[in-house]
Amino acid sequence: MAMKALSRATIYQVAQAAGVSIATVSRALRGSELVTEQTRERVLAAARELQFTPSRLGRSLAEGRHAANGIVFPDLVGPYYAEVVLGYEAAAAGFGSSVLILTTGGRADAEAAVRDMASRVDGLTVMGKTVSDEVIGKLAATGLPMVLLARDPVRGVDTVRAENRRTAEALVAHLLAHGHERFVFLGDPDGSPDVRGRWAGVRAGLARAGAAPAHLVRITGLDIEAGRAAAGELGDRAQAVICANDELALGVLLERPRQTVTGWDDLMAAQFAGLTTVRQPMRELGATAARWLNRRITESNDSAAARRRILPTRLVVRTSCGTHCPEVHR
Amino acid sequence: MAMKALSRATIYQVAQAAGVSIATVSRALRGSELVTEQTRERVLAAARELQFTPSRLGRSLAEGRHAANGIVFPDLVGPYYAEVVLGYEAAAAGFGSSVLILTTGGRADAEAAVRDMASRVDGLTVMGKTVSDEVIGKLAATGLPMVLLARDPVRGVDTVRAENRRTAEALVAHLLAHGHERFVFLGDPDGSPDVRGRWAGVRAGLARAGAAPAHLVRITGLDIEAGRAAAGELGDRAQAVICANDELALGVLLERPRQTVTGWDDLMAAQFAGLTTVRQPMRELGATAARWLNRRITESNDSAAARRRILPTRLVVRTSCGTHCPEVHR
DNA sequence: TTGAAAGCGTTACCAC
DNA sequence: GTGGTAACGCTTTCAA
Repeated sequence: MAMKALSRATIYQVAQAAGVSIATVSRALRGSELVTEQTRERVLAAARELQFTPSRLGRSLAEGRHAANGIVFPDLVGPYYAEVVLGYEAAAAGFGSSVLILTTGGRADAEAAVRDMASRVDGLTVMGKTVSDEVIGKLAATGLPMVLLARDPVRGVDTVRAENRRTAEALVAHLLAHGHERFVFLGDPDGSPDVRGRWAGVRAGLARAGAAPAHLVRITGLDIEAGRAAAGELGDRAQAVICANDELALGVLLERPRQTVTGWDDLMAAQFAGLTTVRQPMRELGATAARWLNRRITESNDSAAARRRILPTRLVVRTSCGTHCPEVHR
Repeated sequence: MAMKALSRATIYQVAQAAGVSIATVSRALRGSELVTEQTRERVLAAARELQFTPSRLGRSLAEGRHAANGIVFPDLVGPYYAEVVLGYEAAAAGFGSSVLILTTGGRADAEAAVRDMASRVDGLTVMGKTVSDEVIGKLAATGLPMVLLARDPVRGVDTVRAENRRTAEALVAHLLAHGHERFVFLGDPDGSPDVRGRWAGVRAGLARAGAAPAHLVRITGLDIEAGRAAAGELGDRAQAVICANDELALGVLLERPRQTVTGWDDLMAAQFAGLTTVRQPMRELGATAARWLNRRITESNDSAAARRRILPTRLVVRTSCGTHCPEVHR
C-alpha cells in the first residue's frame, strides 16, 4: 500500500548528504555533546538543505513516548467547554505536549474512539458524561495515566472538579432572602455529576431553611433551545427557576423576560442578560487537569494515591434573581 | 531511556499465545479473508486475554499515515473558535481522523510548534493570524496537504473563508438608512484578513453612498476588555461605531449602553445584548475545512488546482444599531 | 568523536 | 492459509 511520504527527507538522506552516519545526525540534531562543532555544522547544513524534520513516528517509537495527551469531552457545544480546553491546551503546551481532542457526543461507539485515542497519547483526561466507569477502570488498569475532569471519581484515578453543593446552597439562601418561596430546578440530575451536585445543594439549602422542597423539572438538554422549550412547562406557580446551567436559564429568559431565574457557569452572555449565576473557573479546571496529567505521566512513583481537588465557585448576583438586590455586581 | 510501556501487550505476545506468527495475528485482527475461522478465533481469544491493542505508532509507521489531522488557531479565546473547532472535529471524526489542536497565541516560537504538529498529522488546517505565508508555503512544498481557514490565500493551497466585504456594505447601508452620518470603525485591519475585509467593505459602502469616510480607531485586541478600553477614546462625535467583532462591540456597550454600535460573529451574548451584528457560519467553516483537508489527503490526484470558497454571512439586525428598526430579529 | 547495529510495533510482500 | 522477513524512521547502546 503505497502512500504519500509522511515527511520529505529521512535521517538517512541527511546522513548521506553530510557524509556521516545516522547516529551522528541524530546526535547533532539533538544537541548532544558528543559531536564536533564542525560535524554538527555540516549536519545542520544538510538538514536545512533537505528541509529535514524528524519523523514523530520514528522518534516516538524509539523513545517510547508520544509527547502528546488527549482530552475527551461529552460535547463541545457552548462556551463552557471552549474555556476548559483553552486552559488545558495552554498548560499542556507549557510542558511541550501536543493535545488531541475527542468529543463523544454523537458517536455510536464512544468507547472505541476513546480506546483509539488512548493508543495515541501518553495520558488521557476524561470529562463528564463520556464513557463509563468500567472503561475508565480498564484504561487505568493498563497503566495509562489519567485524570478525570468534572466527573465522579473512579477508584485510583485523579479527579478535578468544581464545587457545586455549597454554592448551590448559597444561591438558594440568596433567593430566599429575596422573599421567593417556591422553587423549580430545571435540569437532569442524572445527566451529569455536576447537575446532580447542584440539585443536591438546592435541596439541602431549602431543607436547612425549613422551606418547601423545590419542584424538579427534569429535561435532558442543556442548551438554549431546551430552556425555551421548558419555559412553557413551568406554569405560573414557579417563583424562582434555578437552572442547571446558563444556557437553560437564557432560554427561559428568552421566553419569559421577567421570570426570576438563575443559571450556572457565568458565560459571557450571562453578563448581558443580567443573569444571576455561579461562576466556574473553567480555564483553571482545564489547566489543573493538564498539569495533573503531566505529573502522572512524568513522575517515577506512579503508585501515588489518587488525588482529588474541588475548585471553588462563586455566586454572581445580577438582576434576574429579583429586583432590589443590595449588591449587584457586573 | 526506559519508559513506561506505551501499551501492554505486543503483537508478538499475542502470536506466541495463539501459537501462530505475527503475520497471522495481524491478518486475523484486521479481518483478512486469508485466515481460517478457527485460527481467527484462537487469535482473537489470545488478544482479548492479553488486552491487546495494536500500537498506533507501529501501525502508522508501517502504513505510512497518521490517521490524524491538525488545526492551528491563533487563539481559543471566546466562542468563535469553539464553534469552528466543534464543526471541524465532528467532520473529522466522520471519516475516522483524530484531531490535534494547537494555539499559537502566546507561543514564543509558533513556527516550531506548527512544524512539530506537521510531523504528527496527515494534513493541517491553518487559521487566521498564526504563521506567515512563507511557513505555509514551505510546509505545502513538502507535500503536506493543507487548508487555510479565515486567512488570506497562499499560492497552491485551498482556502475557506467567510464573506466580509459585501455584508459590511449591507451593514453600512442599514446604518445609513437609520440616519447615521458619522462612522467609526473599531479594530485593526492589519490584524487579520477578516478585519481587513470588513474595513474595506465599510469604506466601500460609505463611498458608494457618497457619505463621509469612516474614522478608523485602530486597536489591537479583539476581546471585551479591548472594547471597554477603546470606548473612552471614541469621543462624542461618533454616531455609529462599527466594531471588528462582537466582543469589541460588547465591551463598548458595557461602557456606553446607549451607543449605536454593531459587531461581527453573532455570539450567543449578542442576542442578549441586543447587538446588531453579522452572523458567521462558524461550524460550517470548520466542517468545510475538515472535509477539504480530508479530500486532499485521500485523493490520488494531489496536483488538483487550489480551491477557494467563501461562505456567506448575514446581517442580523437587533436594537444596538438605533431605535425603530423596521425589522428586528431575535 | 564516530559508526554499526539492535531495537521500537506494526503491515505487507514473498515463499511455502 | 501461514510463516519469515523486510521495511517504516528514529534513538541508543556497544565497539572501535
